[in-house]
Amino acid sequence: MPRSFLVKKHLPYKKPNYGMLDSKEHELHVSLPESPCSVSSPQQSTLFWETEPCLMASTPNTLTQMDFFHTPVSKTQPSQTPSVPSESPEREHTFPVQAAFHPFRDSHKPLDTLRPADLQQFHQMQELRVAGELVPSSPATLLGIPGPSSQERFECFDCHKAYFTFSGLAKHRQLHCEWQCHKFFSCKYCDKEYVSLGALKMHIRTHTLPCVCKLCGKAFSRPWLLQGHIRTHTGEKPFSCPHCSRAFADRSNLRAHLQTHSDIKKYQCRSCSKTFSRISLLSKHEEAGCCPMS
DNA sequence: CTGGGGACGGGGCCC
DNA sequence: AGGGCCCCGTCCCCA
Repeated sequence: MPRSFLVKKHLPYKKPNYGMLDSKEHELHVSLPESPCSVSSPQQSTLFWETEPCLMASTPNTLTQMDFFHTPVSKTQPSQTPSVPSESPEREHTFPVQAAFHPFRDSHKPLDTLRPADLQQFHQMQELRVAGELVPSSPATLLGIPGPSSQERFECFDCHKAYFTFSGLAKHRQLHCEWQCHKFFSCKYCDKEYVSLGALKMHIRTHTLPCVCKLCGKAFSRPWLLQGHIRTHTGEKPFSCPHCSRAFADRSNLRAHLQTHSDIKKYQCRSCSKTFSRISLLSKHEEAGCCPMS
């Protein structure tokens, strides 16, 4: 399926894992100290309860959806087990994930020793940040530089709540704000949700299929899809290849065909460097086993 | 297994 | 707001 920009994605890293809230086992493996974190900014004096899930080297199998790649680190005692943040302004500073694109810097667990699932979550978090879901509130914070005061904070771009740590913000995004700050339009025929009514209406057409072919009765969601389908009956091929005499009924298919004339193939296997004209061919190639590590 | 064509889906953009 | 079109993409099939 094509990537849908307006569909609210139910990605695992954005989905609250409510079961974890009640899990005592989780508490055994993951440090979840709870302490009131006072945001000392003049503009933001709200008191937030903040939790800091930590990845513990001694519990390699405990990373869950609730755990972010974030480890409270004492700069003077980097090898020490992460400790409960104090309530004082001199509490341990933490390094946001994006600081050096190496979430386990200064932690006990080298990146290359991670399980694939853990590594995947790291990349997901990176994607989240690149997508603008997580917004550090200042350049200093972006660089991971602990500020001179506790005013350095991470701010939710939706509700502007500020958190002292990256993980605090990330949890806020996971558990609360995602569903409170947006109004989603839900499809009554399926469980898809859209960020705009127009997008939802467009999607509903894929259920109602109002455009019906008079020749074969096949139904389509939009008129131009029907037009393209009718060409399969008429044989009309309005899209011609400038390099050869071949013509196509569909512009996308012409575009794919043009790749066959290109000496440069866009998609390259990371393992064997073989190139492919389509990403689907590369995917097939990788799934066939050329890139066991990918 | 690979390469390519056919058919089609869905969001964005423009009018 | 809605239609038309574009772009990007997937799935299936076949040589």
